[in-house]
Amino acid sequence: MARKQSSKVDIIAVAQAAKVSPSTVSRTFNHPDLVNPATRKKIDRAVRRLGYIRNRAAQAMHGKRSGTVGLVVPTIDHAIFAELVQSFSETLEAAGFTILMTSHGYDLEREYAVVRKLLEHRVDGVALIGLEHSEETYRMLEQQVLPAVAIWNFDAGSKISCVGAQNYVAGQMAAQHLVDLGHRDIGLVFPDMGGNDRSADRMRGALEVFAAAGIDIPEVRKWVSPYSVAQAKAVCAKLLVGQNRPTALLCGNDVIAQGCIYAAAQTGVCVPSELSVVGIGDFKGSKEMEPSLTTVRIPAKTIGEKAGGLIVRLIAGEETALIREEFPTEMMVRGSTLAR
Amino acid sequence: MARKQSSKVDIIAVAQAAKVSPSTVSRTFNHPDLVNPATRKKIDRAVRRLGYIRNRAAQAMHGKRSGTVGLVVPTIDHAIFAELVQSFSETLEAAGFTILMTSHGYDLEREYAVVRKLLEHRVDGVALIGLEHSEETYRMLEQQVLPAVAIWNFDAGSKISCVGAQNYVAGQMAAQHLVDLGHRDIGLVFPDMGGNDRSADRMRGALEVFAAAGIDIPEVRKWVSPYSVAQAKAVCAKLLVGQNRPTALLCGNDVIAQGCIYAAAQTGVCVPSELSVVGIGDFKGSKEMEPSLTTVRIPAKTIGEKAGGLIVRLIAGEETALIREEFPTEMMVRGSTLAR
DNA sequence: AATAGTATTGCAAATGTTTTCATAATATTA
DNA sequence: TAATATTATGAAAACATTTGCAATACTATT
Repeated sequence: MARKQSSKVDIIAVAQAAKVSPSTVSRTFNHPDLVNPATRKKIDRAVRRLGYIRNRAAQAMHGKRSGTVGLVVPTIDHAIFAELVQSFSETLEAAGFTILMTSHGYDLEREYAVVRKLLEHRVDGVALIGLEHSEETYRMLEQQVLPAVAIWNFDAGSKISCVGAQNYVAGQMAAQHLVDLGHRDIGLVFPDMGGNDRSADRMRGALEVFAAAGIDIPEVRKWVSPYSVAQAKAVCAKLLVGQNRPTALLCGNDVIAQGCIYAAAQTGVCVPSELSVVGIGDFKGSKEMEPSLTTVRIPAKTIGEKAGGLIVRLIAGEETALIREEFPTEMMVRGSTLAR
Repeated sequence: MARKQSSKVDIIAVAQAAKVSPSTVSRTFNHPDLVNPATRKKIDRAVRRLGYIRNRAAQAMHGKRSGTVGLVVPTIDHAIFAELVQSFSETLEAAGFTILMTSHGYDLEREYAVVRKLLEHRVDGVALIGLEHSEETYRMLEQQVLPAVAIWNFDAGSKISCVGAQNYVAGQMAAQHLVDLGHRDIGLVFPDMGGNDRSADRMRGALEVFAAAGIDIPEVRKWVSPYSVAQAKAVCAKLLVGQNRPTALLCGNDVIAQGCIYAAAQTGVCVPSELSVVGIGDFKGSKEMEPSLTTVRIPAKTIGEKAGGLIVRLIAGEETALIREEFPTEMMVRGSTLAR
């Protein structure tokens, strides 16, 4: 049994082997209650014997769902989206979907191309990170009337459904925390903003709070670092040498904050007594590091789950309007910050 | 232009709009050189005006490639496979493929189910992590004569193509390093081995080296920790209290090692002077932490790239035999270990 | 100007499945 | 026991494409 049978094990072969019509075989898969248990058993045996595997491509041609959901992320590389992606895909897999995942490396042109490719594959829905996408991408999504949800950011004026947190508020919280602790000479270490509305929003929130508190952040206190512990550490190491250094650092995300803390350790600057560091994100491991990282929690796991649930409902047609779900951020005060 | 046109923008609609036959439209996409440039332009315009997007599902029915490659990972959650997955998918996306990604949470039963689902989607090839898979999974792959490659592990006797490193050797290297430094009282912190041949191989390699050096690792020195900084830290914190603690820790991977180092910092045990810690993997950030982590490098990025390249060649039929590519591991001696 | 060759295009069959409708077989009811 | 309802099955059309073949139009050659 189960001989190597590369070619031509289609529904017709199964039908012949079981001595029934292809229709009946199809029904056994899609509406088992409509077929006689005895027949079903015959068919099951044939399926097993021939090693038949249904062809979703052919099914998808009948207006049936393809059973796939597209997920577009900037990068898979680092911790930032790992938790989110994991819980999102778990939710969808539990609902019987498979994920078509693509990345675009923060390039909105490439994003358009990959979304287009997902549509070619007739995904039943698509999830994107963030709300900053090209006009073309939005237009295409709208034109195809495809369930689409933006994950990670919440924006009351979003063009498509979104589930996430307000990065703007996260930025405010982090800044407020530092202000409350009495810091006035503060350095900012953020990733490049191109194609990345999350960072831009965070920075904006932070700057507003500082301005309101009468704190000016001069350009020399603004540093750019990629999403990488290594590079953040290198950038920050430069920033810390010499006498003229800030008393606190507000980092665009936890990865950068981690890099900064390591840079401080390397330079011999003590966190938090000599330098406070606050991150944004509350990634896995941020709590465990030494000193543990003070950061603004963005509930990635919850967001992933809820986004998964929403897209399932959208695909099922249970939800039809534009839905926006907000999840609050939370200040996690831990060991890396101290009153000055 | 580009009005909302949810239904029925198929190749026929385009053909009508461009006043040609569907065949010609199809050819414009698949064999552009066979159609008159003028006609092609007409068709292009129609495609753009209607917002037509090709249906890969329908293409796939004609024995054409589906343009997707399945990737099966135990989990997306943590750093372990992030780098690998990233470079693998970049390579494949560059070759025009889209990745269908699924995870199974180290459950080989679920792995069978997800691989089956990938086959239903008629992926052109499939990549799995590691070489430990159920008989059923192997049988199904063989039966469908589908290009398949196992990533991460190298094994000269593998049933399917593989590209990776020898985890066994990695375990040996880490152990040998500790032996060379003069450690004899060594603790092991490894993840659970179920469905995880990587860890099992590493542990085996390590134990052999210790045995050869006449070092016995009693059961009380063997600890199990999940793949998580938080849990590793908790486990290790218990291990470190009291007088009777080992002089060195060999960890099953860098995430666990990181947890252990944090646990030591928390407990006030100084790494490396009081406790040496060695990891396996050399994940992103391992080098940057303080103290920087001594570990065995497994070249994830290279492995991902090469695996991607191999599967492309396999799909193209350029490669037909079973291919095995080995990438050597390398001992990265850094700050977390010291001679005793 | 006639012929052969080549470049374009359309027709129709094929791909693997689902689904509607019709039919046959069986069970239920009066 | 006949009439009706129910259950189980098959035939054929439909889905959105691709492609082999044939037909047509154009170009180059003599």
